[in-house]
Amino acid sequence: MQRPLVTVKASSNKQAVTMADVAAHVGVSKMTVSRALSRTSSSGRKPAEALRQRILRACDEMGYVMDQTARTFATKRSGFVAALLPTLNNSNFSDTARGLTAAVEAVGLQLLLGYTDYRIESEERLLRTMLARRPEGVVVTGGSHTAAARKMLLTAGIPIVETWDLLKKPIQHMVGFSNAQATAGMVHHLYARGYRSIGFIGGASDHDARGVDRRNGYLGAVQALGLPEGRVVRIGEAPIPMAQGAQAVAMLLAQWPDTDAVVCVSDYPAFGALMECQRRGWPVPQRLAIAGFGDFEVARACHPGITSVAIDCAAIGRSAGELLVRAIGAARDGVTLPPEAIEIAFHIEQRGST
Amino acid sequence: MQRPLVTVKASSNKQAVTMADVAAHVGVSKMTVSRALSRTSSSGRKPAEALRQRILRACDEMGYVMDQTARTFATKRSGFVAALLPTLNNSNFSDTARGLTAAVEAVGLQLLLGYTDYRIESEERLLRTMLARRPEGVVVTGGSHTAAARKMLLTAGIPIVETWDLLKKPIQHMVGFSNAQATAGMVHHLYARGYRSIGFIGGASDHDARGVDRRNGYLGAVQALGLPEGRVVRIGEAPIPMAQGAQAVAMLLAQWPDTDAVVCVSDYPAFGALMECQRRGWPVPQRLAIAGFGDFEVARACHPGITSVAIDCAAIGRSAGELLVRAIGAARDGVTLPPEAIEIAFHIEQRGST
DNA sequence: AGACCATGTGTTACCGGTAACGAGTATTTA
DNA sequence: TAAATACTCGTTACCGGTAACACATGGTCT
Repeated sequence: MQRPLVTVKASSNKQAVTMADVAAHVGVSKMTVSRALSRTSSSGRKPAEALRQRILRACDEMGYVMDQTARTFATKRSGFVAALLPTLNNSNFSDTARGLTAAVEAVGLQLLLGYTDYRIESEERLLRTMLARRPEGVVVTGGSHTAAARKMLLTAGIPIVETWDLLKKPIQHMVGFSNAQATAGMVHHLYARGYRSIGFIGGASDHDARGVDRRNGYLGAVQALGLPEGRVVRIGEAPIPMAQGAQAVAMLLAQWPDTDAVVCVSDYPAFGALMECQRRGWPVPQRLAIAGFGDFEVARACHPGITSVAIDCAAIGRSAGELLVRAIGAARDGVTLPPEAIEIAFHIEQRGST
Repeated sequence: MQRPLVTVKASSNKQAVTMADVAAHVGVSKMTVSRALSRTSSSGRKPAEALRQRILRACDEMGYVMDQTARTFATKRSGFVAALLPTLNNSNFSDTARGLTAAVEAVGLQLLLGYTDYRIESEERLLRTMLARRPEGVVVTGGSHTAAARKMLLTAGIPIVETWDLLKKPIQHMVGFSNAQATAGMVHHLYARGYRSIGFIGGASDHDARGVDRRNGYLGAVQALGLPEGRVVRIGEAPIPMAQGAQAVAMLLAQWPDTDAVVCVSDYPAFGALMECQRRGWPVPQRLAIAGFGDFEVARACHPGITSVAIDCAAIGRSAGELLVRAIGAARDGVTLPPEAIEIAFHIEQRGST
């Protein structure tokens, strides 16, 4: 028998095996199969253990996987939460995603990840498509949203958590830390170690709200300490690549040659700056001290290590996830939890670069 | 009237306004509203323009938003594809994700991302939950799956693309390159530059199939060239951290002091090795040449730069996405496309470390 | 012993859309 | 002029699960 290369399936969209098939195979009703599979059967008890095992075995044999779509439709519970992060390629945010995943999977929820590329317009677009799928909760990064996005979040009628920041006017819940305060802390740390002419390397645009907060934290601390002001190099777009950190440090020292330390908006440009110093034969930290933000792997691994602000990113995810889970659980019981604000600790990891 | 802080909503799960409500309000049938709203109504034409405008206006006035869940359920089209990657925190895979996103969003599909932590058991678990939501296509990384996962993929009845590898027996479609061949190419490159005692640093376990392929590529090339064999350091689990690259290079040179070059399974341990050499005062590449894999940002930015295998990861995502889109389009017409295999180019990026 | 309860299972009626078919007009064709 | 065609719109029957209730046991309490 010859097989055509391109097969036309007459009845293509027919699902292989459905719950009714399993029920018929075992000799029980659909409802019993449903109860055997659902973790919290609100209508009736679970089937007897022996029968339940038979049903589970049959599902396995027949390769049955429940149609989540139908379940969602019937229960009005999608069983997933949406999480919007600026980027995936960043250990900080991926650690947060990891923490989130762990927290929500513990109660059988699924995480739907999206990345915004640090753009609130992308966030709005993503949010719209996500909300159409009726998530039971949403985690967003930061408190900077478009007007439309803010309205969607406010009227979605589901729990919302804003992360990676502490906001004056959060939409609902909030889990994070003050980027400004953390960066100011780094400036004070450098001051305590004797540095007196401290520059800053950050992004050229203001799309990255956290980057802006960090710059403001730097500016405030420099002013408060009475140090020379204005030593800010603005270059590139978030996420600022290592190579631009190298460029920036050259620009910084060309314009203000007496600068003795620099705070970078993240460890990536800090690493680029460190490498540039090595290429030019400037000893770090003797000629220039370099500090970063985020405590990325490269900051630990490089030589000398880069002093950095270390955040418990997984804890942000975990706390946000657990908070969301509580709120969703309450919502299922028809209760709305009062807004909560959780502060996540950070510390300065002192290394050879300062 | 006083509002309690914790509100109990009596009838919480009642959707505000449904399509039937809109239909009744306008004085037409549900079907007419459905047709007025659907882009491509396959059953019947669109309503007359005047009526259509009335319906759209009514939707707007009544604040109606269509329940995507119900639509998915009725049409058997979820409108999304699932992509399973080993990890998110890796610019290679996130570039692939980016390419995938671009390709599928171009036709209105959404990407559902999941990460397996390099474990096929996690892949199976993820696949199960993903398939339950009835994606219209699946992209997985590599061809190494559990038996159960393979069965699910084979019987899912939707287009499947395996990426990041070229397999002898793909499940369906395939977009990638030969990790073994690429690594062998690196060994030959080092040989051409005069290195004769070449070691390899890779993972201790065999969970990471691509890592194993790369090691095999190294072994084959060393044997083919008649170079000293057995110089393999196996350490850590994928993704192998930078710090373990540092440990590994020390072990390598302790055991085989005459080693003049090392190929690393990825740029991360390669960078760790480079830093360790700098700490110990071993000049690179004079004392030891170091080669990596993946052409990560750090390999470009560090000093000296690390010679690496550069892959067009975004092209993998883009090609896989476009292939999937074609296959999904065909599937909607009841046609199954014949399996396709797309090879993605790679090249060796020569830098100062070799 | 009869009432009462806890437990295990079946029955029915949906959830909110869409596919398929059909019926009623207006317009074109032979 | 009658028939064929195009265009609109309505009717019916689901999609695959679950909630709510009904029913059938067996055991416990008064």
